[in-house]
Amino acid sequence: MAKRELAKAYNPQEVEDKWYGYWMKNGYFYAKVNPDKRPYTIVMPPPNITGMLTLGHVLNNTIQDIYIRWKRMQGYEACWIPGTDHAGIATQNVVEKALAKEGLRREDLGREKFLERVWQWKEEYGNTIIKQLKKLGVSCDWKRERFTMDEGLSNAVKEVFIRLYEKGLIYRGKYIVNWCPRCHTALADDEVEYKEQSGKLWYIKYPIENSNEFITVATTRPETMLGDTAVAVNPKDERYKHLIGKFAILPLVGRKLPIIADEIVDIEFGTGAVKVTPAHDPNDYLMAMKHNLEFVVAMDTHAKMNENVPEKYRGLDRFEARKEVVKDLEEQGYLLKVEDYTHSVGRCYRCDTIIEPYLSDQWFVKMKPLAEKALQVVLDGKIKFYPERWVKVYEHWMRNVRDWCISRQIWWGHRIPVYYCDECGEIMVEREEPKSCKKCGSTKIRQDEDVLDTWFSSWLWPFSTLNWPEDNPDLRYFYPTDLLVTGPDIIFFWVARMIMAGLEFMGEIPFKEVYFTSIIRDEFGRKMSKSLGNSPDPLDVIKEYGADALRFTIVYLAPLGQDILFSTKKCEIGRNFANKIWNAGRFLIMNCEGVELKEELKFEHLDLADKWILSELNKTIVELTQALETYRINDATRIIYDFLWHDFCDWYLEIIKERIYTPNSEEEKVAVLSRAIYIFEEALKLLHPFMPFITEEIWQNLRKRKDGDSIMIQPFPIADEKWIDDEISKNMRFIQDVIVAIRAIRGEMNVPHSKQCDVLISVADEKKQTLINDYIPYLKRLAKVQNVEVGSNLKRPKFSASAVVSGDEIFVPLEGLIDVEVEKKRLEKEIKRFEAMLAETEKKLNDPNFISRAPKEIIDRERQKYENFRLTLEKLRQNYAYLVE
RNA sequence: GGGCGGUUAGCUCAGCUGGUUUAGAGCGCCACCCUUACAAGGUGGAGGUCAGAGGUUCGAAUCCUCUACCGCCCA
Repeated sequence: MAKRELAKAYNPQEVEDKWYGYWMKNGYFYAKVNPDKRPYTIVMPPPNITGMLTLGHVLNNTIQDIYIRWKRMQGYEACWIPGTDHAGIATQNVVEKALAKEGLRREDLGREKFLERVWQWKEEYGNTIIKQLKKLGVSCDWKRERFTMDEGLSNAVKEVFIRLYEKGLIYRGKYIVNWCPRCHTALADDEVEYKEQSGKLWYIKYPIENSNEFITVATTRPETMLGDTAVAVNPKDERYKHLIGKFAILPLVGRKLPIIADEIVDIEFGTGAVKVTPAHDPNDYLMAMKHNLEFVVAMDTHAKMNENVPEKYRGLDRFEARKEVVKDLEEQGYLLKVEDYTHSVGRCYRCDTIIEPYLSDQWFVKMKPLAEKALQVVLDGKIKFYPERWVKVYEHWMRNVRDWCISRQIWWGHRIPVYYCDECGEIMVEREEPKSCKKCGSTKIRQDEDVLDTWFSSWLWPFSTLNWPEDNPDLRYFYPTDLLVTGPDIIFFWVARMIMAGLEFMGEIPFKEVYFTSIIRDEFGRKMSKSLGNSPDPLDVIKEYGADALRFTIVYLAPLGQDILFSTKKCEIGRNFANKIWNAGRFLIMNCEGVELKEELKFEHLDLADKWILSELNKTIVELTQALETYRINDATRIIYDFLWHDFCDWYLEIIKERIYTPNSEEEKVAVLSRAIYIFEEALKLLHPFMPFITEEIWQNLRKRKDGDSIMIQPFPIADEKWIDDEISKNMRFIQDVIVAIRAIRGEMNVPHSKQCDVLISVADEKKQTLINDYIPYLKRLAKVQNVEVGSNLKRPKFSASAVVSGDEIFVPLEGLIDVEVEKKRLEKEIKRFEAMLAETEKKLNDPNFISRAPKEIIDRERQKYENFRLTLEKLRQNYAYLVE
């Protein structure tokens, strides 16, 4: 057998691509309809084709991969459907920017040519993020990869539009929408981000018709006055009661404005009188509808003042117009005062431009009928949210849901399947483009220019990816999906709407559980952002630390529902852990050189450590599985981390070194190694969903594997509870405590590691004596002890340090090495500690309320504690007395 | 203004349904150690009145109320 050389430190670069290729080649990621297995499905939240991999994606996709790999190992038909989103506005922006470099605007190309350019761009760059994701090790079924603009998905979108239209749930109307003057399109309510901003509050005097009186209004947007069509006051406001029904004259314009009364007006705000601009403010719009006011659209689609305002302002941008208007008002004596004012301003979530509420023709989906059912399934627990508190947020939104504006005035997206007849004005909503008007037969037909909101395709994702609307076996088998992992920021954009769509079109929920991921911030708690330059590139992190290290670290840092404070340096947690298990593997492999490992393990002749590690392993399996089932993923990482590092490496491997280096027989050595490797393999399987690459690499090296075999298709360990044994744990604990006590003495007395020492252990209980006697080799190896004497009432040798472990005494003779002052201090500290604890328990036991009301076991436990502390203290004091002599 | 989180060691966080926890871990810090898996490591140590105040309880980091500060969402 050739000697296997293993690097001293784990080198992820060398192994990651190799195993990813191997898994792909063997088709382990693919899922198919399999009646013998239960399906487990996840649809990936499709990243934008313009996107680059961020830490948010890393977290999100790592979690999905953990669940998919775990379920796959548990024997489910695990199907993870990946894909990308065409991201209408974002993508169009990117391509327009590229065009601008050539000095072109999209209008120069025309719609068709422009779309060609977008597709070209998509072919070239659209898959960047998918390639990047593969570096993470995600086990998606790549044969099922979808794109929201694919033919199939486009058909789904069209079908849904038509069905909703026919059901009367889609309508067209002139409404105030959020308009982005830069993207030149309407946005949905939730695509607007509100940010606090310091601004001004201008107080403007409007003269009352046929009077010397003025009514003063306060506004944050003086330029919109050019579109005012009324002044409103609260009917209860005594100051203005006499003016209701009269008219004000709009300064600079001269328009007559009715003074109306409406409860919506806040008496406290400004002067209590407000200007009403129905075409440029959503509240004013509502008021205008109620009071039958005139609408004056004062701006064009670029937010420049239009022909409906006095000539001198026409063509000015809204902010330039503001300056001019304010200047003119001041000059003409209409400006009463200006105050500083902080208010929240809506901005485009794509380009951060300030939104202009704008009156225009748009398509809407009626949400109420869809929302009711979608709320119910969450309230009933048919869909579970983790963390649960998002249910409330969801409920609040669903109860106050407003109609969804789905039309966008851009080119890249699903074109609205609506056709207009120019002759007779007939509106046709059709699956195929009609050749002639259904009503009058005219061929003068044109399709609606607008495209649909990108979310109008994403909300179908859980079934459109399974080739809905075609009824097919995949859809029947894999739908509904099991888990959705996403950020809480798109709970309304996406999660809520998917639930509506699932119920509406499939008649069934789209997923059973939703995991809302943490938000990743930098180490100072700031959001990751491009402008701050504080978001590390995950690919750089992978290069530096390895994909496994990044995956492990990020979920280790991600408690359910808490933000993550991330910094690249924290990946040392994962890297060091990877290196640790790498070396554990290396240790076992090196010692297996020339050893024929046993395939069949006989669990016989087990010593304490063997039984203990089996007990811990099985506890770990139980706890890890529970943690994953309840989505406590960071708990899961801690559980496997602690088992591997502390139980397995720190204790178990150290203990079995004795039997490996100086075995009583070759047979013993083989048995010990076989067992250790078995346990290690089980632990690797538990770890595999979190760290797929390194676990595969080690697993493949631990013993000879069949061609094409892989850890990722091994059955996930199932706990065998018969191994979980409290008695064993207790005994092992005692041995560990003794070892730690000896080490502590050595440490504090600065006994070098190379120097052996002797130990006397004075134990009253005979069983415990036997226990120690049986495991003296543990002490020798782990505490660097030469001779051990065990007995009852052993005399304390001169010049020795001492410790008390659960009432039993340990003496370490240190002639010439002991520093009496140090030892005194050490014991003093111990004495103080135990005095405090003794006092605490004593107080409890002397409390008649405690004795009469606390459960019996608790009282017994307290009594035991008291005895233990008392005994320990007595011995500590004795030993201290020796030192003082 | 309404709703929801958070506050535990210098830093980042565990601590699930009150009593086996004598409040833990990792990083950082101090000391010793290149002990034939691992210095990306080992061993030991220092460091906390669990944000503050009240309450429930025999017993509170844990449950309730209020306050302060930090953060998120909605209006």
